[in-house]
Amino acid sequence: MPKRGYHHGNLRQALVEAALSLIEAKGPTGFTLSEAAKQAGVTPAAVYRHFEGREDLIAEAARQGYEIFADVMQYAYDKGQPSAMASFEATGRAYLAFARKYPGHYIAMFESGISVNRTPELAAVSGRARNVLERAATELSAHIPADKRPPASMFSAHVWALSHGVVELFARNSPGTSSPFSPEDLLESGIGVYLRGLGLVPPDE
Amino acid sequence: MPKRGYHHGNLRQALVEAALSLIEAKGPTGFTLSEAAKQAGVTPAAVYRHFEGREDLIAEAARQGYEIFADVMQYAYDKGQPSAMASFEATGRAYLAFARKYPGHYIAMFESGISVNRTPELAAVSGRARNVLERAATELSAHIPADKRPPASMFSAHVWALSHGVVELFARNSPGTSSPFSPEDLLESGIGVYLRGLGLVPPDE
DNA sequence: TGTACATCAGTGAACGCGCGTTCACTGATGTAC
DNA sequence: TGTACATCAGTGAACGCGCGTTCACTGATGTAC
Repeated sequence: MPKRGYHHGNLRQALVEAALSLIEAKGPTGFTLSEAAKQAGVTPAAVYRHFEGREDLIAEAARQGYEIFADVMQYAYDKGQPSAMASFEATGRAYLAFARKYPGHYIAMFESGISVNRTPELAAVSGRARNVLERAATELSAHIPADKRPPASMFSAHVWALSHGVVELFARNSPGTSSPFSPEDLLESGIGVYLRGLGLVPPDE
Repeated sequence: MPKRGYHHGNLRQALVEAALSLIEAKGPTGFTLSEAAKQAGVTPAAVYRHFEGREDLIAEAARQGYEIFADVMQYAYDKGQPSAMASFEATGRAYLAFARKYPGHYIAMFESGISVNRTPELAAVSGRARNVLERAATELSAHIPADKRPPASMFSAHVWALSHGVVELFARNSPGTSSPFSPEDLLESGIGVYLRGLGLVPPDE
């Protein structure tokens, strides 16, 4: 998409994409408004036609990330239905798949320091993503005898934490943290053991 | 400890501590050499008597963190002995306790972007910490029938990922990520379910 | 105990840099007639 | 189809700022005799 003439045509989105690739390459710290503008073939001042400033641009990148994230989670959930277990496992896998496929978005969402409560819109879409996982956990918890059932929000938190930890420690070219296992295997096996611990998978499968 | 006269007395360590408190307060991004110097009551230039530069100062903060971390993990491990299970659980708890007690160190170690391979010394001490967890996992794995035993390095990775995820998502004043459960409860219960899944805890305990 | 001197740990001024942001402007586009 | 004009999306120069880093310096400390 060559920039033609004075007007860019789709600068707003081009800036978001430049921001994403910079964030992916250099971390949220390394991202600068000026560089994003440059990468989009435009003067830094032009950014202010479309965003309030640096933070606002990052927030928009994060928002788009949450949007994709929620869709991906929802899709995984639907695909697993009507099995609660299949839906649950699929959403876990989807979490990692998202982090790997959209690293720039992931960083903007979880590591850039922008708050999800920055705008109502951002809060809404992040809530939508979280709800998918919680719904899957709730349905799954119905299969556990009520007396030994942990709250659904608790094991949704467990899976979320495990997924996030795997992403941060093993799916990023982390500082010296290598492992003989792929992040996918780690998460898959980790969730497997966990579900067995909940009594949802026969112990000798 | 009032600064007296021209000479500071213990500037090197004072700078490390200033760096830690700044990193804790503002994230690794927010940390600046100049501010650390100011907080230690000294000119920015004075820093260069003790460190090669900004990065070097952060690295030293991280190094001290790893040192404490390794000690804490080792202590927890020892306290759990001779029970492999007790040692394993204790190291998991120690991980979270460390993250909460030394947030500045934790951030310098895991979120500042400095590589553990920056210096041999840093690599060594981080390896020491990791080894404690792996040893605990290895011993524990001896209690699992060999045919259904996952590699020890795998479940040490699981616990590490879970711990890290809990810290990042729930133990920090994270962006909108609140939970009705304390990080301690989340980690404790998560590890509990996990160990049950490994067949190391009776299913109806 | 007193003096001379080397060493050390700080100062403070200066640097070049890239940043985010502002401003008055101008070139391109689209619409009315 | 052609012209006038409003609107819009960009430019480019400028700003103030704080940063990390360097340098020649100086005040304090410690040691030798």
